[in-house]
Amino acid sequence: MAKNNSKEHTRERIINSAKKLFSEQGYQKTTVVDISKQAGLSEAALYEYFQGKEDLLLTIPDLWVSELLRDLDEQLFGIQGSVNKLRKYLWWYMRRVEQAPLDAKIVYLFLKTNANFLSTEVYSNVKQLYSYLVEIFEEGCKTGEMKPDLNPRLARDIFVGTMDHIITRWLLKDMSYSLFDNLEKTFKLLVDAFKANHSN
Amino acid sequence: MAKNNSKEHTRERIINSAKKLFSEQGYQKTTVVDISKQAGLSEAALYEYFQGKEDLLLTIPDLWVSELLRDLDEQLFGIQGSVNKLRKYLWWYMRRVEQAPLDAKIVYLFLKTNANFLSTEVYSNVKQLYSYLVEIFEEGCKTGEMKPDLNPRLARDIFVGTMDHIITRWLLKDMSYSLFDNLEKTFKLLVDAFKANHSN
DNA sequence: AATGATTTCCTAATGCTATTAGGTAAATAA
DNA sequence: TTATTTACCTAATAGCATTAGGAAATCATT
Repeated sequence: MAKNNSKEHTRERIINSAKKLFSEQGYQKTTVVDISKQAGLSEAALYEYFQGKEDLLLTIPDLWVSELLRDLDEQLFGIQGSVNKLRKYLWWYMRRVEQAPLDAKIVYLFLKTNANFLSTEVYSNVKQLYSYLVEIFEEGCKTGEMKPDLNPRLARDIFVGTMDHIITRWLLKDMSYSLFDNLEKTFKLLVDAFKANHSN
Repeated sequence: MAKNNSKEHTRERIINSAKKLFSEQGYQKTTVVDISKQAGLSEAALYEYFQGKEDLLLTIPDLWVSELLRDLDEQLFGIQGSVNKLRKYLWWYMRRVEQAPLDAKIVYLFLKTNANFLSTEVYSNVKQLYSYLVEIFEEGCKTGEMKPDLNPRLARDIFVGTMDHIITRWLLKDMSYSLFDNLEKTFKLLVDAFKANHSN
């Protein structure tokens, strides 16, 4: 058996097993035995690493979302103009979802139903992820690229709602097509809702 | 004990108990004993009326959504113009959610996580509910009220996504404010995405 | 290298919960 | 009255999350 990183390694093995099983069979139908078998452990050993099944469910997206949050700054760095930032945000987020569909499935399908969701670290990170959008819209108002009276929070609701809807359907349909189908067209429609109307 | 309607009455009592408990405590944390106690029955008796806990979960929104579908025709009857229809659709739906928050909570928070959701009656009814929107957008294109090249399905995604997002947040926040706050403003933004641009 | 402490893991309970078996007593039908 | 069905009950059964208690490996210190 490995020495130093053994503990970290086992923890990761458990997380990956749980991620796989949760997203394949759902949270309820996955048993702790399933997870520990998949990870090559006994059930009891798993409890050395996690408080229980629910803790495991909450830990998985926590890692993913906080990684997203760290990355976002980098991605938007140096992009000029609020519409360009908005486009980059959308494409970046969709790409990340496409790259980590198991994490996304857990966040989108299983987490919201959890009674403790609102008091989760994940929730506050997701909120932060979305608050970037509010900033982008505020900037757009100021620079005149977007409607001067645009309410940034309502704009965010529309943007996030549309993204979430597209992603949720994709996940429910077992990721059987590309998330990027029609994305450009949808983005253009959305921008029409936000952009300054130069005709009036 | 009552005679004729006794069976129907008991069934309703079970449904109402389950609805209340599911939406208060969540699906997982509600036990069959809880439900049957609340309904004034033994656990075993409940199984005379429903195949089990999951069947109960699926039955509740089935009733609600099929009622919605029946009502929708009536509500849109006689309304002139696609934007007016769209407005009526939004206000009608929000009102129905406000009036039946327990049903809405089950549909929005607990149903999607269920592995069988896609093969449910509810799912096909929800799809029908949304397909009305596609028709409205198609009409809008034809009459020139909306962009002639508007893709009705993408427009629907934006519209439904925004509605769902607003509703989901409202449910998660325990319905502590009005669903109609800022609804008019949001609607106006959305319409800007769909409407024909008379300046170009 | 030996001893003691700690880590990592195991087998075997425990207790909760969904579901079923099997039966009773009232209601209904003949 | 007697047979049948209905509506319900108590008491299993079985599956699963979690815990108890302990063994073996690893590490720290002398």
